[in-house]
Amino acid sequence: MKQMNIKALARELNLSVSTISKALRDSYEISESTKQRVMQLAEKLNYKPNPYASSLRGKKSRNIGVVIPEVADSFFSLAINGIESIVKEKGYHVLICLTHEDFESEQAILKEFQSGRVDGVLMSVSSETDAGGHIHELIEQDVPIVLFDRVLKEVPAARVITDDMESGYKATKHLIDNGCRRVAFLGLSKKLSISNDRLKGYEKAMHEYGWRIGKKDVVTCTTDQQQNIRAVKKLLQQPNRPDGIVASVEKLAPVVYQACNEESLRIPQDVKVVCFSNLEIAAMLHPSLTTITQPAYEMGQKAAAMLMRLLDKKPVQTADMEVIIPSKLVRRGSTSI
Amino acid sequence: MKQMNIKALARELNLSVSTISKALRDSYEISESTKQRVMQLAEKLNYKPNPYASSLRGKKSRNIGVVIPEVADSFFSLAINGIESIVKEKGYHVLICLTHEDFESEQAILKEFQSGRVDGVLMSVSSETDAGGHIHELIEQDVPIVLFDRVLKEVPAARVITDDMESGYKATKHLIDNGCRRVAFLGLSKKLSISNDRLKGYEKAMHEYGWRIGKKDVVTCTTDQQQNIRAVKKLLQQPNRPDGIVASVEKLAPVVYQACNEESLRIPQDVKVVCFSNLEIAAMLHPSLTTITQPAYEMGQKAAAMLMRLLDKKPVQTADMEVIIPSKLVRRGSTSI
DNA sequence: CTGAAAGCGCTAACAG
DNA sequence: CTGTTAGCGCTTTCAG
Repeated sequence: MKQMNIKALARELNLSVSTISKALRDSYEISESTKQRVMQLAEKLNYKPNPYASSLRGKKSRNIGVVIPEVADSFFSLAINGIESIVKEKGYHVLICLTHEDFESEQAILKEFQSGRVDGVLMSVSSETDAGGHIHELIEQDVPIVLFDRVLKEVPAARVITDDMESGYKATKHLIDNGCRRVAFLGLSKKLSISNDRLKGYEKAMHEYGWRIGKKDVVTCTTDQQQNIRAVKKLLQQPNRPDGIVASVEKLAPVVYQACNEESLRIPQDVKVVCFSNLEIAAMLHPSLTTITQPAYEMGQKAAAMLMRLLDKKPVQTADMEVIIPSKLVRRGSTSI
Repeated sequence: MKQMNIKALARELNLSVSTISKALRDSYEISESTKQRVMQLAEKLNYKPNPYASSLRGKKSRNIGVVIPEVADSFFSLAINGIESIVKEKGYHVLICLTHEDFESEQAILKEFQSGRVDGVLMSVSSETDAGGHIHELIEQDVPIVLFDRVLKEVPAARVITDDMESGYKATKHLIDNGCRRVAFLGLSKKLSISNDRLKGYEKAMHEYGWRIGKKDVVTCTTDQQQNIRAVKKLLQQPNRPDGIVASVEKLAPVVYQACNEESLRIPQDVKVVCFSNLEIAAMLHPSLTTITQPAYEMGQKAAAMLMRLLDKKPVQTADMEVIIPSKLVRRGSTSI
């Protein structure tokens, strides 16, 4: 069955295509009676406007691109829900593109987006991203972009982040307050804003309390989970091993638990752990996991709302270019005996 | 900066638009030398073909729609990864649409997809879906669709599923083999294929071993987690309460743990638990959770591959219309003392 | 090997 | 209030 189109409707009703078009868009130029007739026939014949024709004509696609490293991660999946809740209202569709933490892929995706395929972009950069040329290029093509969570400091794009430094500080302080004296930090990449900021908070807390940070106590993890387990085990095999761990991304929770297990170290008796995570199930871990829980859904919503505003060409105050939504420390079993 | 287009390239090189078009698509009609010139200039001027113009002209969008109830669920997020790994190769984009387990939304989305916005659809139906009219309509508009995981039995569409009945049977048998005599089953909806099939397997195992199923031992859960916790608590408050639970979807894992906790019942001593889940972190639960783990990634891949074949108009054998990939029982602490 | 021209379905200026 | 017409950017005959 062929797609019904405006021309066919016009023929059927002995009207011109423009009349149909206007009637469908509820234009004031068209009489109520014809609007009725048109709407009814459209309904009856199951007419669906071709979005590509509209896009071509109107230079807007009603698609927004969401570029993230990964979906199988509770932060990102919750953020997607937040994004979707906002853009759906405005009649936009969500095109999800995964970088798998690969900078080349990220560049390729943004390049593709220069084609006009999307009207705007929401992005959380990959752990390999340390330059913003591709973002600049996109902006130059007048495709608005809002970064969220993982941002690039030097790119002057709108952004929604959480208080990463403060959270790293809170996590570390919480461990120290609970008796830890040698706390280790697990980051994801030296290039990553969130990793670095959380690290800064960690360093601040350690210094503030006068604890020194061992050379090997800041571990940079990779995307290879087995390798990460080995790295954490090695960390814990040191003669004067850490008695506290701040894991800066969700992926590392199983890694730390596994490593402690294999090293026969008990959580929290031997090692206390705080992990950045949004997993609902963190409370049911063995032991339950103390987390820094990010406002994932809200961040997605806020970022999407900012993008919608940009798309409406409403002037956005410079002051509104950066939004910070705080994370929460949720105390659980992994940090208290 | 304005979008570069074919016309501009043509003007620049003193060629016609059709020559440019052909050169860009590497047509045999064009000389090597002009191809070179065209390619080079296109590269230099950062030319990106407008996908909507191509779509309008060629009647294909290179988008595929993925319709699922939820992203914040490890099964679906892994399936998305699988889907993406396949369609990306073929130059397709993934448009993700969330139904939030709502049938009306699902219908609206498929309706929208009749517009030609996508070339094909991959879908896992909502828990409220019990009729396939919307799917039929889509097929009638020549939009191929492949269902995965949650399918509708009576719809004659291609499908990729796991061995749900067998898995329900395995899970239940495992509990019985570990000493349970009164096993309860938590389903998600009476309308849902996977829930029903898993339930059938459960019933089969119970009957096979001669255990009767109490009236209240099959619980239908909802999307409201608090309500689910209350329901499970009620289940466990019965005088002759179940000593085993099969939870048929991942969402229910925290519910069961929470309910047992609030009822002061120990897992696995008082109640043994098997849950359908793909969470990596299941192994670190307290206690570690025995799961039926579905081949989520593979199912996504297979479903996408089937859709690609449908889009290529390659004849698909009726025998290939249904693919079943088995799930695995992973024994852990929640079912053994 | 290259070009002219038609048209995909829709919108919007302009005319009546 | 309704119709005519000219594109949006691209592909594809069909002619040279």
